[in-house]
Amino acid sequence: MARPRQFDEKNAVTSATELFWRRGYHATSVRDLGDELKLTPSSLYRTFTDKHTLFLRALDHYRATESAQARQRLDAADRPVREVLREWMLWLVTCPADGMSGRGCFVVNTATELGTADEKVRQRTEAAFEVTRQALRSVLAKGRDRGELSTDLDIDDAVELLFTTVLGLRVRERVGHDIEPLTTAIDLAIRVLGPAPTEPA
Amino acid sequence: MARPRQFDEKNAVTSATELFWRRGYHATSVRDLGDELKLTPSSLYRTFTDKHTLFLRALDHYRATESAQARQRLDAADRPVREVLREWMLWLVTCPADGMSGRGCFVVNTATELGTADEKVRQRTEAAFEVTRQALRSVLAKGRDRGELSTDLDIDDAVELLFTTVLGLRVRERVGHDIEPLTTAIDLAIRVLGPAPTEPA
DNA sequence: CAACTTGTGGAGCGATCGCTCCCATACTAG
DNA sequence: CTAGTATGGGAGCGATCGCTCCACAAGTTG
Repeated sequence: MARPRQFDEKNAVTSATELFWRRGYHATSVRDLGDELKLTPSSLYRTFTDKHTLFLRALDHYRATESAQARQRLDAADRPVREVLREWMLWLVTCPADGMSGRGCFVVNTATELGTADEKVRQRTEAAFEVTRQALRSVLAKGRDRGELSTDLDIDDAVELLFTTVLGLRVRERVGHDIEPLTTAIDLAIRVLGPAPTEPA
Repeated sequence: MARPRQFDEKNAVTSATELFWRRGYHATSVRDLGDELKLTPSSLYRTFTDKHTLFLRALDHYRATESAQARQRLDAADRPVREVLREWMLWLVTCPADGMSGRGCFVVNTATELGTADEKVRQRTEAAFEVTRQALRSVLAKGRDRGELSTDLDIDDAVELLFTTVLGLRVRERVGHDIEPLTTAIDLAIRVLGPAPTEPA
């Protein structure tokens, strides 16, 4: 009923996500958003309530697209754990750079900018982090079940290091560090998984 | 000559640093700074030129105090490398929490908030990062010279992982992660240094 | 002391902030 | 068609932004 929208809400959220991602929450003004999304203030506020709510929508959108894609890439691969992990981590610090380098991870940027002050934001960033840890956990478990990892390896411990490394990598991508040293860090991080057990068959 | 200042410039910079550290650049207003430093706008601008210049002063102050202290703690210790590294990394995610947890690292927060957009800021954050890498390098070199590390270990490679891990740890401290998982990550990161070479004497 | 120099306090500048309101517009329902 | 409803466009709200200006205060110098 009544007049239909002249804009696509999903496209708008996508644009908002890119803007917040690049500039952060405080440095992005409602007018910037209006220009980018091609929305007048009235439409923007009618649709998204306010800036903060739109930001939460952007965070959710990021998790549903970028984060979900990352999770998929990690889960789906049916190849040796070490290779999967290596390529996944390389992708994390490369793919965001489809001509779009230096953006880092929206979740990490948000988490450091807003800290723990904003509870709704905190819940979302923490949930995103937990998803990543869980994905790492299941990949390592798969590797162990396949006999690629020593049973001596404590998976939860390894997850903590890999996860922490990923956060560091995201920061380094954000500040424009070259891929080579990042690759070095990745290769070394994977080495903590220890050598592949020799087949006892 | 003429009327002397009623405030201490160093104290003012210290207060400004704490404010910028907690809230970030964009979320800290000049009025916030004025209230905290007990400076009227006129004194603030006469002394520090403008907000951006004061922010650079704050960054420099942080590097000269917090960062320098971190570097010292790493260099000074005359004990086994692994112990030194472990305690240093633990201190990094604990000490900032003298009742002041969740602040993370001012340099990391700044680097992710402002990215590479602000050249003067970028130079400073990058220089701070390089200092940390260099400190790690010299500690590892010392350990190798003492025979605590295998000569097979590529020190530059290890520096990349440890440095990346430190960035990740700083992010996790900022978002309020518990000390236990961080300790786990630290212990595992140190394990990439490999076992101590058995004395060939 | 007077003359000069520098710091302090505060009013207030223009610009921008997040946001609201109103009205013409453009659609659906009857 | 008319009546009803939600949108698009945009002026503009009060608040705050970074910052400036100026009269006055508090010192030093001769």
